[in-house]
Amino acid sequence: MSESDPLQPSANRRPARLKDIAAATGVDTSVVSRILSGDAALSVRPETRRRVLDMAAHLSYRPNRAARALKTARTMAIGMIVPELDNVAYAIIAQGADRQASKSGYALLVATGSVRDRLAALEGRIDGLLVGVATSETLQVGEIGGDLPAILVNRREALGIPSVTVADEQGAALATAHLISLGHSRIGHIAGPQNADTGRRRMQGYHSELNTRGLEFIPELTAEASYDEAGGEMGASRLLALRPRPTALFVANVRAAIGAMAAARRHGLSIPRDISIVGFHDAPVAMYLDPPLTTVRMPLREMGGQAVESLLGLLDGRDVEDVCVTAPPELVVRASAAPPNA
Amino acid sequence: MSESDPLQPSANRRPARLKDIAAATGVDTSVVSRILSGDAALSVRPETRRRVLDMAAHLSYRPNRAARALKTARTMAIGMIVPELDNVAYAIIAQGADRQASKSGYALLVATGSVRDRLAALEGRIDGLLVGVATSETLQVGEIGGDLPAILVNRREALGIPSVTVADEQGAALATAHLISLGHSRIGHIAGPQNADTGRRRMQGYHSELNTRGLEFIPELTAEASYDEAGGEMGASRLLALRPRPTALFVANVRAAIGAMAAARRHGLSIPRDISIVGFHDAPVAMYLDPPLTTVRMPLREMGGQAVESLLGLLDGRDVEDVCVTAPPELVVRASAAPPNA
DNA sequence: CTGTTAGCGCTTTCAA
DNA sequence: TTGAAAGCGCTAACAG
Repeated sequence: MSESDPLQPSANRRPARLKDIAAATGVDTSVVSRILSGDAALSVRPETRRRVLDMAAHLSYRPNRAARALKTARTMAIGMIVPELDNVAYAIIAQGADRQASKSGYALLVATGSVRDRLAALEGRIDGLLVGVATSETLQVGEIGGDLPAILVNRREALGIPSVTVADEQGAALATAHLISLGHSRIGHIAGPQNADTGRRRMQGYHSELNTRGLEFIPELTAEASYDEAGGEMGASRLLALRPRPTALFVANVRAAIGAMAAARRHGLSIPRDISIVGFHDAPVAMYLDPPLTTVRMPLREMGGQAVESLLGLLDGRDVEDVCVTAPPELVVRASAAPPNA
Repeated sequence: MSESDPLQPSANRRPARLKDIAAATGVDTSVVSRILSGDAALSVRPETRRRVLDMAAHLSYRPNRAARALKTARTMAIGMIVPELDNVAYAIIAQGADRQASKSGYALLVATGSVRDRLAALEGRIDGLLVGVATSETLQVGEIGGDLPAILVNRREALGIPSVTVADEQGAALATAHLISLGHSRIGHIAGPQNADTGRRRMQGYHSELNTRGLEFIPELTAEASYDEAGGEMGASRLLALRPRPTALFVANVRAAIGAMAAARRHGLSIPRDISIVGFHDAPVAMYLDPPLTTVRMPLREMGGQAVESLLGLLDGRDVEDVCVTAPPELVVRASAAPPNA
């Protein structure tokens, strides 16, 4: 009477262990283990294998993750730290990462906040880390993850940590080129934080495209801003107060672009008649703005997938290089940019 | 020469174990364990404690989570499944949950997607689950988490799983009352999916406020829509085609409200002159829309915190009731709602 | 005040 | 083709 029938699975009994399957089938736990984990090098009578498999299913056996992790020193999970949850860009990156991780049998655990804070919570639960914070708290190599293998996502820093990025310069150049083709020559740039790699690279792309097309880069036409509506609003307010006023604005982020549009309205400017605006990254909301926002779409999902691949490389002890996802940025033309009115 | 000095911590050596501290201090592992985990019932010479603590710090000891989890059968982590990452509401709920979890020494692990999919990844890594999917795939009690204690967040279902919600009816009533006070009597409602608890409860609040104020509930003035821009756009298009046209719209979600605003514009209607719009939930973007969107702010952070509290109650074996967070909804008046023009 | 001991559930070498 | 045995790092009951 000490135990109820161990062959009957039941909602509220302790989960089945390897040992239970062994007992129920008369096969040793070590063999059961090898059968269930699909050990190819194992030769076992087909009938034995069947019996074990059936019993495992019948008892709805789930391997105990803690025990396995203790034994193998692997958690089969990877962590990802992003600055904020409600950000389309990171949501898409995470999607790509998640899919790639699943493919390799890894779980992706997402956490928000600063690396320093979140690391404590994640430590010991993951085998490696994707660091997706774009604006840099200054990160020291050691500080980043103890000895946790890590990949920088969407940013590059001289930390000895491999990075995976997209072609921000190229994307920014594309946006700028669009504006130039439309006939604009006085084009402002609401840049992202310049302590962030992404902010710098987008600025760079803007700058070099201007030069390529024979236009002068004018620092005054440039405003550094945070990647949110408030930042875009402030940045645009400054640039729109300039005389002569820029006829177009390339904004380094969708949220900031929304802020910039608000600023334009407050200045009594009509978009795109008086001022053209192009955003960076695409988001569903862009299509529903007034006017719908022209943006450039970056291969973010691919970046997430590549980041996981790089990390798994690191875990396998391979050397991993910085990689820049090659899928080309794509201009999504909507209605917020038009030729300047002469 | 088999090992380098175990007293020197070094970047790339295997992490220190309890055993190492024991060896280095001449104190038994069991005592070290009790000292480091702050066992109150332990009496130990202050000097011994110091020595152990110092050595632990010196070797930068981090307890092995897998071993601890195996031993204690506790992971000290809780999971949260949300339908999508880029959603302010869930971002805020998660923030509240995270904070409360940390307070109790738990880590919060966030995953996106369907419960069924994500559960496999989370299983064995968490002690309990916060289920924050608002639109219901039909969920069976057993299906939800094996025997994992779970709390439903932001939705109520007859599943035998305790829920934590906010006063959606009250919030919806507040929005509706605002419109009525402004003088509107023909008020449409773009509702959320009616297979989702939140959608139903907001509809309910709209309905009953209408009745309370002596206004008739007219089903035709109601459109069911998904919680995104496209849904809001379509719902609003339908309602705005009605004759006589509603003079105001209460939209069950910010994203849908943005879509509704776009629809109004496409119909050549000016907001709020021709049509007033009130959204549900607040988001930074609301302030930067044209016109800035009036919304009702719900106590989402509190809901997240309460959800964790309820879950921890479950983990402690306590009985847990459904709870509705009492902090009152708050009307955030901006410019998208005004008196109807007679 | 401190140490001994057993064992959590699993994987893996080695032997039969 | 299968089994025995050891041990991952930790905690907790019990003994001294």
